[in-house]
Amino acid sequence: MTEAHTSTELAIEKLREAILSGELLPGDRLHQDRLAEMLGISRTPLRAALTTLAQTGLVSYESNRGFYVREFSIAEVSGAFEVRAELEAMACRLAAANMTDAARKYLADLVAEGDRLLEPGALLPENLGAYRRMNVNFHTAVMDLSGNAWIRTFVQSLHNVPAASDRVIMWRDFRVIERSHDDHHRIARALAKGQGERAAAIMREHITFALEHLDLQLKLYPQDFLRMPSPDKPAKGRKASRSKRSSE
Amino acid sequence: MTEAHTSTELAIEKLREAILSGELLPGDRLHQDRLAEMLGISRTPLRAALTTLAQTGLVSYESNRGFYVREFSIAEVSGAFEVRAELEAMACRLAAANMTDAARKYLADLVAEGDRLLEPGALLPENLGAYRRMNVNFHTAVMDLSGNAWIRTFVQSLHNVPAASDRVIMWRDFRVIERSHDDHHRIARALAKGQGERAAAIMREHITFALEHLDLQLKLYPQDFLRMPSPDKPAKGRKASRSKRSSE
DNA sequence: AATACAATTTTTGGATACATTAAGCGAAAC
DNA sequence: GTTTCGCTTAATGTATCCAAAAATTGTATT
Repeated sequence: MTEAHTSTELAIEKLREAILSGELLPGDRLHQDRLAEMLGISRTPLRAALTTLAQTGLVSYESNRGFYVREFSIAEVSGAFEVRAELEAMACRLAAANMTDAARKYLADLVAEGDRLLEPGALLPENLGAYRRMNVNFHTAVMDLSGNAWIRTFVQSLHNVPAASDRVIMWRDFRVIERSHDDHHRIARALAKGQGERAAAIMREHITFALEHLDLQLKLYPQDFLRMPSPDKPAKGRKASRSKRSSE
Repeated sequence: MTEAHTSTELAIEKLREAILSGELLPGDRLHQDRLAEMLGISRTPLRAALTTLAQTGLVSYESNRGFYVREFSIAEVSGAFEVRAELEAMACRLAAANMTDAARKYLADLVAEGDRLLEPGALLPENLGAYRRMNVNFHTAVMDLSGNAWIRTFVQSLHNVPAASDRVIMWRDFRVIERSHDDHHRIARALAKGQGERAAAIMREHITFALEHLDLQLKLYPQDFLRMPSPDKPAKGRKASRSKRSSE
């Protein structure tokens, strides 16, 4: 699938991973010469990658001044959830009118997969990746079923907001996970029966609560969010991030 | 205002204009050497511009195959309106809670400006630009008042869908314009009074109707809108791309 | 001492030259 | 006659070099 083997695409992947995993911190200056050397490529593909990421929203750019890892305010993070809630609720409303037997089965299978992963009475570490994938697939499926490709496009780009990313499922409370998965059950059933508004309402709350919960977690365990652990690649030793200008 | 000093930004502007104005047709191959020469720049900034536009959604790209002017299906165009309706309705709901006296005055001024432009009993050609700007400013203002920056970001990118662009106000029927502007009146008043849901409902219909009307216009005067992709549609496979026009 | 200004250094933006990839074409094999 | 392989060619991807802009430093003037 991912036969992305142009230097530019490689750089995009590497940089995205570095940013979402917290290896590069918000506000960090992205020095072209140094970054290019680090990645072992020249500045041309690097600049192409940065340009792409800038449009994606992961990095910011000012002409003649360079690229920075984008910083997101609390308002932007919660705004991302707000919009996600609205768009995915919309997806539910539309999807309800497009349900086929195949669609019903696909959603049911995903939900059943979730049941299986939660059966132990806890979300075991070795199941976390699978659960996360299931979750992503479920939400993606609903959006695809909506028949409106823009929804998925925009929600996708909201996932580039670090704390709003799909990869963040740091639910410590199993009851929260159970409830969340129960939402999936209900959404799938509502859609199967063509109850679009009902599915939309559940979905909206499903995502709105995720923000509320993130907010709580942020207050309880702030340190966990400064650097997100990457599932496959642990963050490498970061070079000294020298002090930002604190004056002014 | 648009002091586009860097070549890349200039190229972005030029290309965007060329695409949205229909000078470049959907499906057209964007040949780097030729385009660079046409624009009087080298391939480096051109590629940067194309990369940006590709992320923006105006052009499509396949590695090692090049850039094309993106083609939008009817479904994507109407999907764009659907999402716009939802997002701008959402903006109304949020904005209603953020109204200040300054905001009320700003919206009122825009509406009054519209009144002035429509007073002649017709939208005179020399007023079309001003009316379009007023319209853009009104919608933008509501989105900004929502306090959620993502809304504006996404709606902005929906305006890159050629037929869904702000620039398309080809309303031939003055009554349609009057009604549309009356919607603006009501939205402004509703927001001023904090009636978020009401404003949202009007806004949703305001945009939904725009799609319906576009649809109608499309059937009546198809040639005015999309100078649709030429007879030979290069779907994947390389075809004789003899679509080059006049100047050589 | 502080500020304004000029020269130097650093960094980004752009042009050109080179490498790589893939589409187009033709000859040879079956 | 058809297919397959390899060569040709044209276009894309990358590296390097040069120019322009910004940041920085140092100096001189008030």
